[in-house]
Amino acid sequence: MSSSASDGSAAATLDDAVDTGRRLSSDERRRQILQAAIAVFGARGYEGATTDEVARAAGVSQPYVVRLFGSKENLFLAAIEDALGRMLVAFRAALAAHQADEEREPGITAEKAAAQRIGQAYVDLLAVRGLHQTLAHAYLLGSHPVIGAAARRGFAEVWRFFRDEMGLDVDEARAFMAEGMLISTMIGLRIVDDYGSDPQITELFRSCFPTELPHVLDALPRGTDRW
Amino acid sequence: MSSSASDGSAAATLDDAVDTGRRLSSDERRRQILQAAIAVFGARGYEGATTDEVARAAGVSQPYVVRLFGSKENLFLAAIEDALGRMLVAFRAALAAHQADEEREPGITAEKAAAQRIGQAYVDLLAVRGLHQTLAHAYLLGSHPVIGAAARRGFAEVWRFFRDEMGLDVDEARAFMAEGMLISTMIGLRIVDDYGSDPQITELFRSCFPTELPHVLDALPRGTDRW
DNA sequence: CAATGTAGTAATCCACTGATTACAAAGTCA
DNA sequence: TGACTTTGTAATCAGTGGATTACTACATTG
Repeated sequence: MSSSASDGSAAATLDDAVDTGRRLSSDERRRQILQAAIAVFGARGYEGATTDEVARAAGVSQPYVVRLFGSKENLFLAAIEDALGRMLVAFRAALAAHQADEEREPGITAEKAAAQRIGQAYVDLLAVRGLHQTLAHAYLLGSHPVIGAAARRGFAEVWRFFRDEMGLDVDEARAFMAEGMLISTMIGLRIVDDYGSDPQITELFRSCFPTELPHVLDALPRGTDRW
Repeated sequence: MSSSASDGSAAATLDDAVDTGRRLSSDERRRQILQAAIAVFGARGYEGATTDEVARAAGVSQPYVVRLFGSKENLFLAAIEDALGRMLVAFRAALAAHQADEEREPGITAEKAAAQRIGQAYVDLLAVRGLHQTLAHAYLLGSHPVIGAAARRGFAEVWRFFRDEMGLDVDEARAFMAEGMLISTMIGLRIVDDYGSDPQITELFRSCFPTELPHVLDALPRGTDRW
């Protein structure tokens, strides 16, 4: 019933505030708008999205969105920063959980197990609607003087995580990111819409999400849903 | 010196016509506009690109672009159709060349050799400016009622090529497409701009283009170039 | 309670962009 | 050569969207 899905921490009070019509602090509002922005930018892209759509999704007026972030460009920069931050936090948590797990099988499989945990975390991020697509859009704006530079920095940061923190070698890291890009693409394509109807698509989809399939099908809105 | 790179066949006469100011048939003009559209859509995305930019890149007036394609949406659909068609043509040619090559090493390496040829063809397509990025943009528009459906069809067609025509099994095909998506992403990010300056980026870049590196660096415009 | 700061909106502006219309010039062919 | 077709443009329109301005209402603090 609530207008927006909570995501832990102080979100409950935030939702309360939204529901009761209480005014929020600008920081609370900013966070709320960022969540809406990630959903809208993810579905429509940077140029395709309008600040008015974001405002409506966040339940505020369009001028307020612009005032809180200065400009649409700044809003997008904040959105990709937020999305990337969430992703790295999730990755680091998955990695830490793996390392803390002592009863894991030793040796060769340890690396596989870590990879599986991170992969799971990546798929779990589908709960943040539009996150993967927003990042994918950002990655396509390399020609943009401001956004392009930010996107490159973010992408390099992910690479650094796999290489330095996770300890993958170059080929492993590349294969890992490649799988991630494919998954992002299939999310952006909304291939899930054709799941079950086209056998080829079904096969491709199953191949990408071997274990998480039910979870993915559940997390992704399907059918005529606008997003 | 010529305003546009020729791509075989009747392109020479096309360039002549453009240079001498001769009027073109509507079909010639359409092909020329499509090439410009792929470059512009690739750099700016569907919403970010304007029909006026496409027109200027093609050397015609904006209304004429709209008239020849009916609408911007139709132009984009034609552009991704064209891009995908070129890609599949290149892939089939590479596959045929591989199959015709009788003095290839038999057995296990045959499949690797085919994969390498197709990969090379994929990288060679960088010569068609904006092709990879235009397709990548299309793949992110899954929510769009018309473009989304077309993009899904195109994506499924590529999958079908790998599975049926090239004969890859599911895991191989997935890994292949994943690498392709990663390459597209790095092209769209213009990561090449940071090549050499950031060691992390250089490493990532080298990993993606192990053999074709000089070729790639040559094919991609760098620095402050608008595209 | 007065005063000041903060959250938030309505109205509006202006630049941009896709599309349309009306027209001109070049080519084609009987 | 003259009618007709096709290529192509200039001018302009109407809708849209980001930003600005001016304003209101709520909250906080001395």
